[in-house]
Amino acid sequence: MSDNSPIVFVVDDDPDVLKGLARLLRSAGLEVAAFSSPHAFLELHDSSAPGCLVLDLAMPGLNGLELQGALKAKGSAIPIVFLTGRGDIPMSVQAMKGGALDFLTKPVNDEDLLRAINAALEKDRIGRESRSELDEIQQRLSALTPREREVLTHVVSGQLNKQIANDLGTVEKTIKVHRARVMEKMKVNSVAELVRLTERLKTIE
Amino acid sequence: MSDNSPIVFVVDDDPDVLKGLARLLRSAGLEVAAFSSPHAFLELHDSSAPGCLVLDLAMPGLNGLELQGALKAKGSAIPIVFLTGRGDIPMSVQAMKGGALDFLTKPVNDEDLLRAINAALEKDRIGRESRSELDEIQQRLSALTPREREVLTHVVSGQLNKQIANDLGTVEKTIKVHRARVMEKMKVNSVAELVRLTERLKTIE
DNA sequence: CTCCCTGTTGGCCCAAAGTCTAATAACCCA
DNA sequence: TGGGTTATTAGACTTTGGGCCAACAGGGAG
Repeated sequence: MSDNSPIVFVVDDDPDVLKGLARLLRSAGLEVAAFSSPHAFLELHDSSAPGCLVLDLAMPGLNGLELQGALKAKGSAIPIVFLTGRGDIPMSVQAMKGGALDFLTKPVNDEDLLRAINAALEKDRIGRESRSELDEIQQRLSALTPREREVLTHVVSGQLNKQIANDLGTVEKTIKVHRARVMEKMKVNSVAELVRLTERLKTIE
Repeated sequence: MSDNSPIVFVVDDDPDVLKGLARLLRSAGLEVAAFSSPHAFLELHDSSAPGCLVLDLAMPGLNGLELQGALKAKGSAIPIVFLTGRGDIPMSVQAMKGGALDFLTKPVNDEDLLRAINAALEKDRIGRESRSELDEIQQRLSALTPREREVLTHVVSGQLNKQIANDLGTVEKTIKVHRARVMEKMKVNSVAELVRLTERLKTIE
């Protein structure tokens, strides 16, 4: 699929700043994609590609905070490092509340920026791993029939086959069959593992 | 024990500001405890009391960020709303990274402040509930003997009594006894519930 | 109309887990 | 030294869960 080396996306409307940032990051061994317009980035960005975003706050058309909101609305979880010269405290607070990883002010110390970017890339990697595990679980879950899903919820709540049968208006034998299919489709060998999978899904909702 | 109405702790070295804030919050129906020195608050603060903290940033002796750090080191999870007239962006970012709920600038809009405080109190309530549940689980866990704890970990990993016995160098019958005691002491009726409890503990570590 | 999926049920057998009573041994504390 | 905790094991019995084979009914797709 996509190559797995992360890309640092840089969005800044000042071409000189953009060029300077790109040079700095490339010299630090990072792969960089530079955008001079937030719209250009927003449209081209593939949220499945690993990386992070270095974002100027004040830009024409769509400012940094709006882009942050647009990305979130789009379902992208890319970690954002803000980098700005003209921000104020309320903006920085809004950005951080919105999940930004850091909020740096220009002129920025090179080491601070690189440290923030590396932290963002690490966060992206972790989040990506976690999401792919959750996707895998979701996929297994979607292979269940409606009845099997019902049985699943009763099983992970700790009920006996007998009780489940009673609740669902059927007999124990039937529940056993559904239950076996659930275990098979979810690829687990024990109720313990099954509960762990379902608990994993709850942590994000 | 402690009465359960939350208290808004206000710390500001300016007596006039302190008085004004206290009046505002009291008129909004909140219980207020005012401190003119961060040290005074730090020493008197009981982290088991429900409430939140409204904190000035610039104070002599111990500034807001340092107090935030000291509270965290002390194990207090009280939500903090910063309120300051002389802060800068790096400070606000540090505060937010440190877990502050909000970071407001003076002069502050009364409604903004009250909204932030109410959010902080709500967060405190939620966190308090969650922590007391975790404490309860920890307490049950501490009632287990070392051997029972060993058996517990094997059980929640989905192993059979037979396998556990083999791992621990004993026989299935012994495991059954330990297992029954674990279920009793943890106050659960099924492996599913047991797994849920142990997973709950992992989410915070 | 036939095939596949879904949901259902039965019988048979075995494995695993839970219950109850009872006993033994090591250990620490008073 | 006597008592409590912990860890161990035994026997006997019941309940629950899982595996295998087989069967039937309803509904949707080709």
